[in-house]
Amino acid sequence: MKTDHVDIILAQWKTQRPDLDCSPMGIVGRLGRAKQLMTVRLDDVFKQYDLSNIEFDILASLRRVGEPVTPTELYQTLMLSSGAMSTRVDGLVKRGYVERQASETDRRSCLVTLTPLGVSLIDKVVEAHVENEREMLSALNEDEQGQLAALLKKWLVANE
Amino acid sequence: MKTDHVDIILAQWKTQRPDLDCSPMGIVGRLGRAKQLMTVRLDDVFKQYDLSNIEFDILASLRRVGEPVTPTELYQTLMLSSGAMSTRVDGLVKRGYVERQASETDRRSCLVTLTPLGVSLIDKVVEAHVENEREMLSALNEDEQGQLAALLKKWLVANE
DNA sequence: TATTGTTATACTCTATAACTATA
DNA sequence: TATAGTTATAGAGTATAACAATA
Repeated sequence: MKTDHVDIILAQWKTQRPDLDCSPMGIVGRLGRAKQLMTVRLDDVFKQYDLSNIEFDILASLRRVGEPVTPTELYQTLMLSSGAMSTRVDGLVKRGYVERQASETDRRSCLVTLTPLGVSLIDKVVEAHVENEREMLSALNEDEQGQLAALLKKWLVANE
Repeated sequence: MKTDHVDIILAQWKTQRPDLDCSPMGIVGRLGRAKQLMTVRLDDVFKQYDLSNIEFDILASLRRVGEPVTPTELYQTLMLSSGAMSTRVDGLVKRGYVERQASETDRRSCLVTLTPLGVSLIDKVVEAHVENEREMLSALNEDEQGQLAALLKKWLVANE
């Protein structure tokens, strides 16, 4: 079996700290490195549509939920501060992808809604995004992809 | 089997875009989410020693390589700009963890070396770090951890 | 009094490029 | 001319907290 970058790191630790069992790095390190490499390639698609990762997440959240969402719900779901979310939404409003609708029941609140332009954009981007992910995973066959998803899910169920 | 957050996202897409096969999200999404949650917990340990993630990476690189390293090697390995690396090294020098030694063969260059204080710090931090990772993974048994490492490695060998 | 969302402020981190010294 | 490393600048992104309006 070929070696990857984490193999080298583990071997280096073995020479300098043979007393230390670094096997957890074999998982956490690889997970971090895989994520890092995937992020670069995911960003390629987002950039083609002039979106940041977070802007994509906001538009995708609105699209898949299928109905308007309050800023509070958005920033809690996406683990961002309220101030940061305001700024992000501003940018999307400026480009015509979302609008703020006044809430009818709570006059402090508003609902962020996708415009028709926003819907058509995110529909295109999501398709390109999923296709990008599919190609990205092609080094693993269907069985392996299923195993990987199952293992990650088991960890998430216990930790999220 | 219980559901995780990504299950919900996949179900939402199914209702809004039933034409779209989002199964790649089941892997890429979970990988990103697992990494995000792990990062938070890894940072807990780094913060206890007043280190950022990158500062830890610099000190750990120096320690496991076992010999001084040039700034150029460091910023290329850690995928940072040269300017950013200078700033980071400055911070570590200021705290007495590393020193810059003039190169004997190339007077433009220098070698970043761990001080005794730096060695004793990173030795402590790495131990806490690995232990942290070990606890973090305890939801998976030994077999499952091995499978996960092998799947990620297979992907990395093909993609890094 | 508490909450919703925005705004203003300041901070961290970064890349870029200009720059010095040396190869 | 090219390279190693530092420094200065500017930009992106963020959290925090003050704020106004409403519950």
